[in-house]
Amino acid sequence: MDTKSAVTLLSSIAQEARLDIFRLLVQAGASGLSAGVIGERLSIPNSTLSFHLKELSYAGLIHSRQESRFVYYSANYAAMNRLLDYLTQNCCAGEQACCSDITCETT
Amino acid sequence: MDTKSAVTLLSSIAQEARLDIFRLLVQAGASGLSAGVIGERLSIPNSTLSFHLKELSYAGLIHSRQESRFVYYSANYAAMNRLLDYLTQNCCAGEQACCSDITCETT
DNA sequence: ACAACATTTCTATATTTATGGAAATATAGT
DNA sequence: ACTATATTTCCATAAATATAGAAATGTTGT
Repeated sequence: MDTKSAVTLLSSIAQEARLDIFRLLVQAGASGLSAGVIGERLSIPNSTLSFHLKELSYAGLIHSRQESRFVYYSANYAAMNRLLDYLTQNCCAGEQACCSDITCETT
Repeated sequence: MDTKSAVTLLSSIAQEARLDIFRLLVQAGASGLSAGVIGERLSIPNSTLSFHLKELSYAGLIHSRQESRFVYYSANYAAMNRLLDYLTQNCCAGEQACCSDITCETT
C-alpha cells in the first residue's frame, strides 16, 4: 500500500457520519445493511447518506450489492486489515513489540 | 473511545504529509526525531511542518519533548493501538474471525 | 549581550469537503 | 402503464483545512 491509498482510506473514515456508518457495517457482518436501514439507524438524510456511502465505496472500504429494490452495503474487511497493517509496518525501530494484537471479537 | 475522539485521531493521519510524518515516527521508535530532521527527511517547509506536528500533537498521536535546542517528536503507540482496537470492535456479527492479527515487526 | 541555529506564530490565499432540499432515476408489485 | 418505495444526482451554500513566506520567539555557547 502507498501513502496516497492509505490517505484515501483514512479520509473516508475520518468523518463522524462515515465512521459511524463504517463501524455499523463492521459490526453488521458480511450480509451488510441496506441504505435505508443505515440512514434510519443513524438519522442521516438520504442525500447526505448517499454522498458518504459513495465516499466509502470509492475508497474501497465498503462493498455494495443490489438486491431487489434495496442496495446493501457491507464492510470490506480485507481493505480494513490492509490499512491497519500499513499503519504499524516496521514499527518501533527494533525495540520490543509495541503494537496491538487485534483479534476479532466474535460475541 | 467515542466517535469524536476517533475522528480526531483519524483526521490527524488522513493527510499525506501527516501520514508520512506519523509513519516515520512509528518506525523511529521511542527516542523519536527532531522537527528539523523530520522536515529534512520529508522535504517539508518548516512552517508547514510545524502546522502538521501541531495537528498530530493535538490529536494525541505524537508526543514532543524539548532537548537542548531541539524538539523531539515521537509516536504515541498506546493511542495508536487504542484507535486500531476501536475500528475492529465487535466486528463481524459473531461470524468467524475476520480481523487482522497485527504484530509488531521488530526487524 | 550577541550570534547562530531551531522552531513556532502570523497572515493571506487557495483548495477541499460537508450539508440537505428538490428533482431525477431505479425497481417491484398490481 | 401506474403507483409506491428506495436510492442517487444536482445544486448552492457553508465550513473546514492546507500551504508557505516572513516575522517572531526560544535556546545554547561565547
